[in-house]
Amino acid sequence: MGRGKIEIKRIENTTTRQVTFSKRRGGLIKKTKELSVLCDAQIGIIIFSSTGKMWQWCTEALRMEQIIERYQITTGARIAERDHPREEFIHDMAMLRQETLRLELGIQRYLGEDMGCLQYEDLNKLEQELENSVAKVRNRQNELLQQQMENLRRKERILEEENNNLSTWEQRAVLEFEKARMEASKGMNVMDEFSLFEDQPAGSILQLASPVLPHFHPYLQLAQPNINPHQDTNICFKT
Amino acid sequence: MGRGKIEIKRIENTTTRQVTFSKRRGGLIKKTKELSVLCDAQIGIIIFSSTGKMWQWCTEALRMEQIIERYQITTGARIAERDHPREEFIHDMAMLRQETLRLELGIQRYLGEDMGCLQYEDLNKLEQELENSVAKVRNRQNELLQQQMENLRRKERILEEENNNLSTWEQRAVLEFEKARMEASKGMNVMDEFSLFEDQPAGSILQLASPVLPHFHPYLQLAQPNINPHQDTNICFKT
DNA sequence: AACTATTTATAAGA
DNA sequence: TTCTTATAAATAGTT
Repeated sequence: MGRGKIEIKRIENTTTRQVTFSKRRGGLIKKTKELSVLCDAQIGIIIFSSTGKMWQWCTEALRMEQIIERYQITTGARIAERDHPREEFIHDMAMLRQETLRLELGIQRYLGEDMGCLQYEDLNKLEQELENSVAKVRNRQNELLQQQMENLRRKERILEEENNNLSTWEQRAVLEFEKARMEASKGMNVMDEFSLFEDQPAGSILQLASPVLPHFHPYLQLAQPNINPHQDTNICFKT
Repeated sequence: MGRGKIEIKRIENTTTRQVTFSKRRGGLIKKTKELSVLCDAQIGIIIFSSTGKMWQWCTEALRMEQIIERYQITTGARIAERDHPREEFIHDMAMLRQETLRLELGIQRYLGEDMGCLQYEDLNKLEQELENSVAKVRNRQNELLQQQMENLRRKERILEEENNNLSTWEQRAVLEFEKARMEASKGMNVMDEFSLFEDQPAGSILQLASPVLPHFHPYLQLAQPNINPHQDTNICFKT
């Protein structure tokens, strides 16, 4: 249809081919629309030019995906999945299920269930394995107990040291206090006692001198910053 | 294009609509082919009639699936999967993997491995479980042993019975033999001895009279067809 | 892109 | 459905 009849074969002239593509593509899509409207048909058309550009059209109110889906349902065809083919999925799934079953049976065995199919020799082997495990668990229990004892000993030693330090300081404080009292008894003002503990606040001194000093006294934190030097290691006390 | 111009809107007359659908469908596919050939384009077209019938055409040497695949790649669209959506697959997979991991850890536990993260109480519980399992396994072992002993006792009893029967027969045979000898000593021909054991072959009689008769004698099979009456029950001897 | 001579598609009728 | 045919529509080649 045109100035001359043309043979239906690839147009060799690139320009002519491109022009014809443009014209006929428009005509084709127009005719597609017309058929869809006139006859109430659902149509999808996808066109790739030789340069890879895509055009598409499909019946209004429908997405191309729906047309394709319907096509799949009708033909039973399956569109290849790009990133992870369905078959691979199914295979992996089956393997995993098998593995899960195997593991479940293994656990059953270690729980002493479902032994009906085991021979006497199998039972002996299983018993051996279980005894082995029990031994390992007991070893670990011992390890833990030893560790705890070690920790307790450490703690004890630290507390002892703290006590010693504290005693020294206490003795020193008492000595200073006695000395101050002696000075005071020589006729000095009572308020001058405090000058002996230069940068310490008054209340602290009174507490320090009190007869019922607890071991974890606030001052300890000044004298011994690290109460528990192991708190950042992998040895930990059970809580 | 035709005898008269028509408006592009749904044709209400059913017959006319069907005829038009048939004609234009042919024309559309013809034009699709032409465009594909003339301009070296890849085209796929899918047509569903209002009655649900499907027609399709796509560029030679290509399957519709390839066109659709290319469409998906170009648009990034994903065609809904009918029977088992991809997301569900991925979810199931993750669940299975988790389960597998859980089971593997469980087995490790029962093998006394990787106990680093267990508390002392956990270890006690684990020990208890393992002891339990060992007990069950030992129970089963005992069961098997008892069954075996039971089987052996049964066998023994059967053999005893067989022996008794055999002895009775043996005694009878010996008696007959003595009787025959007595008759013979009264002056009868030696060959006539055999007439006493009417249908028995000669060799057998000599064997029967021999002093080192084995327990499993061929005659047993005649007298006692069932050596082991339990061979078809579910109690079986270990092999 | 527009023009237009021609081919092609097809509406209506058979 | 298919054939026919008058006519609408599409388009090849030209400008």
